[in-house]
Amino acid sequence: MPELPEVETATLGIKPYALNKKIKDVVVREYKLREPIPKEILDLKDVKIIKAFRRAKYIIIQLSNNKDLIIHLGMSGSLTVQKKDNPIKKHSHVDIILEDETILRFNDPRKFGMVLLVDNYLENKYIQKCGIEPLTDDFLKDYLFKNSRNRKMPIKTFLMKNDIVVGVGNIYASECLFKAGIRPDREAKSISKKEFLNLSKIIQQTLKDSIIKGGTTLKDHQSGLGESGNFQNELFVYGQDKCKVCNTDIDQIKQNGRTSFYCKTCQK
DNA sequence: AAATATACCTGACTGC
DNA sequence: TGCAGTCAGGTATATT
Repeated sequence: MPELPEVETATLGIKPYALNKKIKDVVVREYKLREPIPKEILDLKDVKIIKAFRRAKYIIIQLSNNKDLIIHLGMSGSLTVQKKDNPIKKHSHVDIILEDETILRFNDPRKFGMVLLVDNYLENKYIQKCGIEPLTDDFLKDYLFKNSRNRKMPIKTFLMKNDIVVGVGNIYASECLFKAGIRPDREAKSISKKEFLNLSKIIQQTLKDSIIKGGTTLKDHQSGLGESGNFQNELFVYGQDKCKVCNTDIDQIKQNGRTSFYCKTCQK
């Protein structure tokens, strides 16, 4: 479930197990992901993990040899902490085995994810085209408003453009537009400054809330009990039949190849 | 330049 | 039980 909050919790989840540990071995079972895994990843023996953080939906792991691992979970990927003898499931493509035998395991059935090893993540082409982080103070200003003038694109498509703002996926785009009372098919340029300021606040708050709920996922990951978070219980429109506020039937439309959910009563 | 279609890949689910 | 079709939390690239 790699939404921004899941990527964030996955990152926070591996940190206590990974930081300041040396890599003992790396096992790659499948190289063919969105981009091939570079074979240099096999040469990380005795390299120490210095830092781990999130940028957009990318997990950045900085290493003592001055290289950075860039991991993207795609649609179906996960990065979890595993104990030494935990059985290898299908699609566990990469194991990073640490000095104490803890394993950072990358699993991705659909293979839309990525594991890259680069000199500097900031110079990576994917990172460079990333827009603003929605959890920053700057995002709460008039950023969306400014960048949406003259845009005829539907607001929901606009919110999902990673070169504008990162981390807002298909679920959060629908959910936040519902909370903001804005229909997903409105032209971006039709949204007022006031509406955008409110929408930005809602996006930030919703992502933060979900990260907190993802904390439960974190614990589950560590204890091996499961992988799903709690945020699905908080969804207002995504995958819903009836509006939780007014009980109107939820409408579904396709935008840019993705399903959008909205309530025609609550959203204008 | 902006909007849309397509491609990547596997698995779960639906309806016949 | 099986088969075909559809859909899925992402995003780069090609096409209009």
